[in-house]
Amino acid sequence: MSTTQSRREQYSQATKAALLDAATRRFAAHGFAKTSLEDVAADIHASRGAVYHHYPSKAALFEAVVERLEAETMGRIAEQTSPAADAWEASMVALDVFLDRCCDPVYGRVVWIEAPLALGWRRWNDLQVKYGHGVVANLFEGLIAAGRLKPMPVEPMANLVFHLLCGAGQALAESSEPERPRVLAEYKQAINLLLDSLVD
Amino acid sequence: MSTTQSRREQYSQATKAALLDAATRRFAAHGFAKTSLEDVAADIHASRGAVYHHYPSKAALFEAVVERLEAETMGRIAEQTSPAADAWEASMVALDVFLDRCCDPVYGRVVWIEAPLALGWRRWNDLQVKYGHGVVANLFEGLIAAGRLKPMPVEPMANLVFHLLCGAGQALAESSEPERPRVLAEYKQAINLLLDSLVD
DNA sequence: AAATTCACATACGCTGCGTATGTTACATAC
DNA sequence: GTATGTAACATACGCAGCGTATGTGAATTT
Repeated sequence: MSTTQSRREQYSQATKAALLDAATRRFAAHGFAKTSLEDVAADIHASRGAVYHHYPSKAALFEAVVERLEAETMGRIAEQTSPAADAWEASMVALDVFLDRCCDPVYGRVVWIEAPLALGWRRWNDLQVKYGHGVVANLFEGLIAAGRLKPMPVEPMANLVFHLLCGAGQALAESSEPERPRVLAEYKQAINLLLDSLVD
Repeated sequence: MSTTQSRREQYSQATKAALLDAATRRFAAHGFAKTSLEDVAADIHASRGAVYHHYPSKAALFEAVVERLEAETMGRIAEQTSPAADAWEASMVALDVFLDRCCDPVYGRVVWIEAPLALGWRRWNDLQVKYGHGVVANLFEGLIAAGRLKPMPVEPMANLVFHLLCGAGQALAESSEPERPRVLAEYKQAINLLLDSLVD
């Protein structure tokens, strides 16, 4: 580590980071299609050439944005669930963190609405397997191993629950501020009702 | 009805229909983004001008394609469920028809993969409320009224189940041809497991 | 201090959408 | 049956935006 960075390297990394920030804001605010690299570059007082120097394509830049957002979500889940050793507790905490995160307009818009368009379904699915879907599947396997859930085919069930959570997250994000607590309570009740049948 | 059509009107409608067919094939085969109106027009031995005469935009043409596919799905559900008067039976049949329909590569690809991307989330959601989500909510209300389900907040539950079905639909649409029957079976099992907890 | 590298900027070509403007077959009016 | 209108297209154009090819000057190396 600490490879003494030359002045140029520092500048380069700074503009790359600024580029990522600007792209995140643009993509979240206007979506992938209606965001031009020209505008992103302009936000940084740079040119499109700078963008293409750091990222091979518009899609690649977008993917970098998604990866960072997902990584932060994973981080939050990790730091919140580490104290709770119990598998069921951890799952519930992870659920809460996830729903909370989906309420963030940047994360919700970029990852759940724009990402499939920008990356194509295949690539998007790969990312979801890596992050969201993968987490759900792991939790399920943990719960089954701990004997808390009935044995079941994990793959499709995790996918179903995953999409179910997406629906809840979207509904939360779209609900108005004052009634959000009520909506959250309703959805938690509904989710618990649905998941009840899985408990052994 | 039977407003005697002039020769010109017949031709016009014929080309419009042909346009819709060609667009359906192209969108299903190559997706929205990678389908150019030039190609669609060429399939019909017409020009892009013809497309823009009948449809105001590429998105509008795509939406027409989606509407027709959705309408056919609704029709199939309607004709299959009419004999079965029982609410629960009807719901199960509707579920089967829906999942089966999602296995159709054209319907699956266009409606569940391309539509959200092409139309944007807002417009796509409107369509789903009109077709998918609305149907689910109606079925739920019928089931609760018939005393087959526990009382529950219909709105969030219907939304969750709808998204759950979206997940199944996407998974089916994306699965490879040979393994599709297995995937279908797995998802049916998983869905039944999840819905079990709702039965009174 | 000469050479080289690298982080960008500039310039260009291309695709593809939307629009503006013909053009021709057909319908209607007289 | 001829003139006039109109609807269904075709043709031509402008323009945005991506990707690429080619500078350019400052930082680093030799």
